[in-house]
Amino acid sequence: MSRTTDFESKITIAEVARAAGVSPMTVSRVLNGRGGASAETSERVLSAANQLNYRPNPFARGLRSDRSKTIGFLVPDITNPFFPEIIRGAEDAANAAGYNLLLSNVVESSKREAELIDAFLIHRVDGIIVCSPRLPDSALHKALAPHRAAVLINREAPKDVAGTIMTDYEYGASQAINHLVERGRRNIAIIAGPRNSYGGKCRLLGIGKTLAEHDMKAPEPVYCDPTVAGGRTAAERLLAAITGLDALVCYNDLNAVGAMQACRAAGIAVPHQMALIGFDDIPIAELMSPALTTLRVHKREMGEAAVRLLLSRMMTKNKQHGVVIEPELMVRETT
Amino acid sequence: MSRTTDFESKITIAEVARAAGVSPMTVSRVLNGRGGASAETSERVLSAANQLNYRPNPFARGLRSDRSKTIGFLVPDITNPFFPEIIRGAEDAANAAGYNLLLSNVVESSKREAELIDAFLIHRVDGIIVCSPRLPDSALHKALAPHRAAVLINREAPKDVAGTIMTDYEYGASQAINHLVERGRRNIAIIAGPRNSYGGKCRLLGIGKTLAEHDMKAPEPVYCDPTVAGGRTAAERLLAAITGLDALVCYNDLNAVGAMQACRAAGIAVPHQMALIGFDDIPIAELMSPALTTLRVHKREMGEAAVRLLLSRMMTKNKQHGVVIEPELMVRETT
DNA sequence: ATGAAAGCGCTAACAA
DNA sequence: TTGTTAGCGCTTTCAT
Repeated sequence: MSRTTDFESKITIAEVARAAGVSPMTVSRVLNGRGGASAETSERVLSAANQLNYRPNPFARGLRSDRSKTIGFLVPDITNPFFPEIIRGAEDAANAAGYNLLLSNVVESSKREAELIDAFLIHRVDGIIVCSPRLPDSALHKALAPHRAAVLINREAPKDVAGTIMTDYEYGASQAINHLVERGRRNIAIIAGPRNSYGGKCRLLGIGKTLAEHDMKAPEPVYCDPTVAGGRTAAERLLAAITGLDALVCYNDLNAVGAMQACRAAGIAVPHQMALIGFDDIPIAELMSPALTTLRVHKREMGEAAVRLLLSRMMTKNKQHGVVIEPELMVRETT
Repeated sequence: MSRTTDFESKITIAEVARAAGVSPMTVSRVLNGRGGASAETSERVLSAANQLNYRPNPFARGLRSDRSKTIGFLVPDITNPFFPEIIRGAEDAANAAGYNLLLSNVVESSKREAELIDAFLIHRVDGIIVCSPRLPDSALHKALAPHRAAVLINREAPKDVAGTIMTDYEYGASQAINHLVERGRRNIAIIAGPRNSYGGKCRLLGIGKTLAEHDMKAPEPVYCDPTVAGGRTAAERLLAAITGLDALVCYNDLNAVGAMQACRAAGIAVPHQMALIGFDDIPIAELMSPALTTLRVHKREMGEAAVRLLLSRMMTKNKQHGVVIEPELMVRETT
């Protein structure tokens, strides 16, 4: 193995300078494209740097610039198939701009969410993106404040606290209801996901309004975890409590999968006796059978948009606020 | 908002020292628990640091220690549900040890894989974990060499190049075959996944041996992408080419889902006319219907083990090599 | 038990 | 066009 690829050989700018027969400053200038170096010198420097396999030390650079070229990315749970696509989009956009993603999962509690946002500070991330935060407003704003820049995905915030990438849940929910009513469903119940979800509240708002437009009203929403198990339990409860139900609007696709299991267990045919509609369009929605009708959220695009917005907020004083992305109704077999 | 939580107030060790009425050196000693400071002094320092909300600057620290407290984690594609669980396990173990994960997806080509391993160098990660690498041995070893420590998941490597966390694919494949034969399947075909997958070769080995033990032989394996679409195409080809097929062993669950789609489209009943067996036990395996028989890989544990092994290799000269984890046959409805 | 000096690698500011 | 100086925040080394 060649010496130059060995880890031990930590080449510094001084050694490149010596090899090229110039001062460290000249090397720095050439390598950073600052100009002000003769073509001939530049070439010597470049080839020396190349030969020695020089890599600028990010600590030294960071110490001067206080920039880590790193973005903190916080998701509730990467195991939920909704998030990987967002991360992929974010990563692509970040890499394209020379940034890397530092990833954390919240998992347990909203208290942990605050801790993790705080922990990013220690790593001196240049900015953070938080996906579907559960923290109450005041705590969230306080946690965000020390960061140089922040973007929230699927949660509103004042313009000076964070940029926002929003799915238009209210519109999506309204589409869902209209679709079900068109299909002749009259007795619609709501599996509402976590009680403290901002997106959940938006959905409920859209559902309420649209139902009212059709002179219908919904029974009390049933709250639950945004998981398969949560959806199953919620559906079981609804099935037991309400007779004549013919449609279930679910907080997300995972909940819808759970609801489907509950229907199957109860001998209720989908979509014949019960229509099911989800939210997100995670991969399983298309693969299950019957395939799930759902509101597709453009996850990849949201991740990309989040990074772009963050970078723009990092660079300039005058802060762009946000982007709203419309969900798209994917009619499949459960309705 | 209190001044001390403001980003602009970058508290340095010098300011803590001033507040506590001691020298910066004493602060450093106290904060790092190096001892050699009177209890009374320690207390003054601690409370000053606390009051000012002091955070050590990781760049300055890194510049001296050349440690970033960061682990590079490379996966082929986070969108593949096999990987998020591994990442979760790794993250838990890393956080517990005060490390964070820098995440990258390879996606395109194995050339890109080398680039990304290299890119981690720029961020001065303390070590890297690479999941299911596709690079050929020599290129992989060369890319790994400059790193201080490396662990491979599901790929062998010499002890001094990288630690390894292996799934015993050969054993798993052998279990799959035995299970199918027990169930009376005689005409078994193989959907083999990507041609250059190390784990794929192991599976083929186990399949070949076990089939031989039963005096059976398999038709040529069909290679394909490790995706739903890949599995569907491969299954279509097999269904068209071979008559009397009664079982399909798939490289992974995604392939098995594709195979299931192909069977359904061809009007072949699973498991009645065709048994299906997958590998990995991703969430959809249990949720689909009929639920997929598969070999569960203990993903969370693998992620944790990878980080622990990496940390141990970072700390000590004498390098631990690896861990082998047995897959577990989950018999469900497709066999 | 505490402090002063030096230096990690890089670059902004100034000088030649 | 090129080089010199100084300093980012911290910790190691060597005093006191």
